[in-house]
Amino acid sequence: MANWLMKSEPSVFSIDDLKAKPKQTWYWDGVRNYQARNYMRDAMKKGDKVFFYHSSCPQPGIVGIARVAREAYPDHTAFDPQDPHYDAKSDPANPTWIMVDVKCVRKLKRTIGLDELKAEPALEDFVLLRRGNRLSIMPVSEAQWNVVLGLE
DNA sequence: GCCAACGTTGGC
DNA sequence: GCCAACGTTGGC
Repeated sequence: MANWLMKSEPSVFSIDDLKAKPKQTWYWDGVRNYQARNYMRDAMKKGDKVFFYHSSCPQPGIVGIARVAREAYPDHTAFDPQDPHYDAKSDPANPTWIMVDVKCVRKLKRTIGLDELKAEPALEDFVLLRRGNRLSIMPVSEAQWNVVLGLE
């Protein structure tokens, strides 16, 4: 069983948006980066734990916990010319882009801010904090997972 | 709005 | 295959 962190801009899709969906479950669409896709396609398993991270907002940080509710399947938004993530090169018969479903487990009692994560020595090797990191989906070790929950 | 970092594109 | 130009991410 693996742990993950998934970034989302709350103005587009927030932890509260996820909670408001039926069964607090929704699909994670719009990933258009190969490394992030490969994590979803090759390594993410149903039941894996996920930190929900808010980016590009007043307080960037980890805001909640979710679980993978369905493993990788085609991202239909890639075939929709009206969708901001439309990709004309993705062939419906052999989709380039995939998504998973995530289910909200709970919101954290408070946002664990990026500044706080950076200040924690035990998170030195956290992929999120790596210089220049732009991945929207990344692995989190069990130790790192527990350190974050400890901060909460 | 700025800008560092990095991925992608496309000419050669 | 190289690499400059360009686009995107995301913190500040």
